[in-house]
Amino acid sequence: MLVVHFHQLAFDSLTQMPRKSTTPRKLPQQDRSKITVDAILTATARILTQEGYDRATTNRIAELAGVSIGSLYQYFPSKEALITSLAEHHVNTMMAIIESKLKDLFNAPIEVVLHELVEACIAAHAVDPMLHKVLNEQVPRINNTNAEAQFTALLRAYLELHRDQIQPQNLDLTVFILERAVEALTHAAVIDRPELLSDGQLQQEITNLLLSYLVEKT
Amino acid sequence: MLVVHFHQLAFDSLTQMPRKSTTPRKLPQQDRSKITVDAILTATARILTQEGYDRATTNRIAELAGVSIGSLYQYFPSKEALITSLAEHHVNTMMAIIESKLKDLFNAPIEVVLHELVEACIAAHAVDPMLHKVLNEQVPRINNTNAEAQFTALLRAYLELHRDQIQPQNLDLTVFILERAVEALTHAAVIDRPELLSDGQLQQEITNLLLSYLVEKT
Amino acid sequence: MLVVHFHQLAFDSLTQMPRKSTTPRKLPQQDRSKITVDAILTATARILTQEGYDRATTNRIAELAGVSIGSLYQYFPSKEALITSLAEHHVNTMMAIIESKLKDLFNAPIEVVLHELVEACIAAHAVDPMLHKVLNEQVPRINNTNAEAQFTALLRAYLELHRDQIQPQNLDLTVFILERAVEALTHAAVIDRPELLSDGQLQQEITNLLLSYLVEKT
Amino acid sequence: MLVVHFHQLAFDSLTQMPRKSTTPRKLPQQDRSKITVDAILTATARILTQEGYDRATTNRIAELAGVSIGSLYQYFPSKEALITSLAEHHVNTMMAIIESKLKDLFNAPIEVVLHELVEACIAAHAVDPMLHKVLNEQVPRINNTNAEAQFTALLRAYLELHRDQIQPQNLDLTVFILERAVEALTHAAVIDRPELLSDGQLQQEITNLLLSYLVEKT
DNA sequence: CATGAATGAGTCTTCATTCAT
DNA sequence: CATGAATGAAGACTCATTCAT
Repeated sequence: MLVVHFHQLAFDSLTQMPRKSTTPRKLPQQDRSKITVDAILTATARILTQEGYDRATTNRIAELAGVSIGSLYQYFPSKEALITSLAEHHVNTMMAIIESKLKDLFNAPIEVVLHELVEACIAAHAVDPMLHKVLNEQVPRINNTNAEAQFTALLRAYLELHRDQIQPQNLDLTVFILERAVEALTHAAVIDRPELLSDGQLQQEITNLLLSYLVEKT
Repeated sequence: MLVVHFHQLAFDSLTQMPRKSTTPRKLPQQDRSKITVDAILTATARILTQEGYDRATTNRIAELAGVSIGSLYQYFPSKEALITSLAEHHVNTMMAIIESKLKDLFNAPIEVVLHELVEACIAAHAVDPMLHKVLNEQVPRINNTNAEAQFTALLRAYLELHRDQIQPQNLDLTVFILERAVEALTHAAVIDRPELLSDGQLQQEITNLLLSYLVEKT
Repeated sequence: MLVVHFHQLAFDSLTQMPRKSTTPRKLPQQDRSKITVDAILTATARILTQEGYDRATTNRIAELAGVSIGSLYQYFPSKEALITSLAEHHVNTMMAIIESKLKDLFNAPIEVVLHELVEACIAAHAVDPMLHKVLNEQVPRINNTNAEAQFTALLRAYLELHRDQIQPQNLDLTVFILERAVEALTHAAVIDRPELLSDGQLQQEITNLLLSYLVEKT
Repeated sequence: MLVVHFHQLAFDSLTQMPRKSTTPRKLPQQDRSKITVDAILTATARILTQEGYDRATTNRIAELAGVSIGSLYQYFPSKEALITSLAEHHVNTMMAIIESKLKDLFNAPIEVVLHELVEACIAAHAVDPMLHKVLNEQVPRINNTNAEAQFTALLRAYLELHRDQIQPQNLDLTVFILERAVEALTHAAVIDRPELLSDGQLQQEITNLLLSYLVEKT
């Protein structure tokens, strides 16, 4: 009960805008503001993915957003804050997908959970692979920490619950390996080998990798 | 015989990076030149790892190298060429380590090879983790391709030779998964959790991951 | 009628320089912008004439214009564009002078036309002799072409109309000689021997040169 | 007598290296030195004409000359001195041609002299038109003065001798006009309209221009 | 608040020239 | 003397950010 409760709370809170230091100067309370902010974020994402990080100057972003450079700085105190905001938004989107897929699986068997996990990760990475890549590379590690930490906690909780069914004993290591492996393989697949994802083969293979590691019968 | 021979030839050639595109402007012929080039590369690595990509301006690099900016451009036609050169140098160093550890293991059993592979990867990443991270993130994908491709070919050849002892049937997928998983986990460990590497636990765990995937007895 | 019409149209259009290639980056829309652009062009001309081409660095120009270097590049995409723009402006000014003096002379007798032509050229060169010299020497031939071509066409049309009154038969050669001679002599006079222009002597002499060539009675 | 004597002396001295401020650091007394100096001058001319003034860096010149940059500075104290030296050399060459053609024409009739003068000028410009153009544009007016002044003096002397056969009375103006007109027309022809020179038409026309001016019978 | 003109520190890069070997 | 490595002032240009309108 408790655990489940904790779980649901946690998952639900994944999408909450975490209170970060580089807060947008102004909460978009009015519609106009919200539209402007969205336009800016959308333009940023577009330039980042289609033209690369170097071309993503604030002036160009403002231009593509159909907004004056002054307005951009009205809503984002600095370029860093803008990028960070976009990154958080993107992470939240991805996490929301993963969350929705993993909801109610806390008591499901390992095979099912892993299968869904891999599927969810692939789906999340499919949202905007290039954006994810660029953000991953250029953003100096501020964000995801929060959302990721919650995810890590959940995964750990799940593994503890099913401890007797898995081989590895050091859960810290196990969580580390699971998380990183799914992320890396999913990301690599989406970016470098999208063709491998068309049929479910690679997905299955990744699932096998994790599954055999967790439940291998040596 | 032939296979082994091929193997050795291949591995030995991993470090021969044919410098084509971004060739250093002038091959250092005198001792003084060599010292200068080394100083520049060393300074570049130092700034990259300790101060970040943004601080790595050519003037600052020259300054830290104790060399005039003119000298820097005497040996590297552009900043990109300099970074590329450093990247190649670093990849070569890492590959040399991996090569030396995997030499003569072409006919060794899977457990041994995987064990050595993981160990070699960790060792390679330990050379200069931050540099590897920065280069991985910022350098627009020119390098490693070559050396990596050879490594991929070798791995594939090994798997083909031992095909009857492994579970996965689609070797393309398998190679993809093995490579990416080791790289990602090793990299992540060295960067984010170096403490996990002190005792051999994580290394063993990664080995287990790969091993159980390859030879699992479901 | 028609000819005269053509003539007037043509002359009127001499000053319309279609700015194509090296277009100013941003057309000044506000008053402030116009002032800035003017200041930059003025400063450029001043430095070019008073300090020479080598001293005409973009930073120095901006400084003398009392404008930041950023503003300079806001309106001119490159140094070349700036110089070109100034050159066009100057050629237009000179051509406007020549045009206004030669207007309505299409049917005038040769003596009058030549007299006015020389006078007009001298007047045009007197606008800013040093600037004309520097631009003539350093600017890689982009400009005048257009305006000059029209002038050439006009001159040729005039000569054709009066063909029976002139000695030379090959109009191509004649036009070439007339144009180059007036330009060269006028330019040389203004630059190297301004004192020769004070009284009308040299002007008269140049006129004689051209006149005797065109209508000589050998 | 006296006049003729003066004339010959003058013409003969046209080719003398005038004692200028920017003297080559070292007079090429030994063969080695002379060869080196020649190689440098030749390379300079080649780069200037074939690649343009911007590409003519001292290092590049030294390289093409097959000489070290240090050696270049052994013989020429500065880039300016090098260019100046080349310019003088070129002017001397051109003047030598003109001189040899005009030799012994001091008492010849005007028609002959003008004809030969134009021919000589065209021949002189044909030596290396591009070099002449580039030097004319870029070199800050140091040189020719000397040689040109002598030529001017000669021309003036000739006109004085034949004063009663020419129309213009102000010899200063006349000399100015003759010199500039031939130079400008010849130069323009060689550079912009070389095709006009193939048959003798343009040459004849230029001669006519000058002739009709000098001897016109209005 | 929106606008966009203006700012200027800071980047990469060149090239004439010097000087140790 | 020749060599060529080294120098560093200086130039063209960018871009995050500010502020007058």
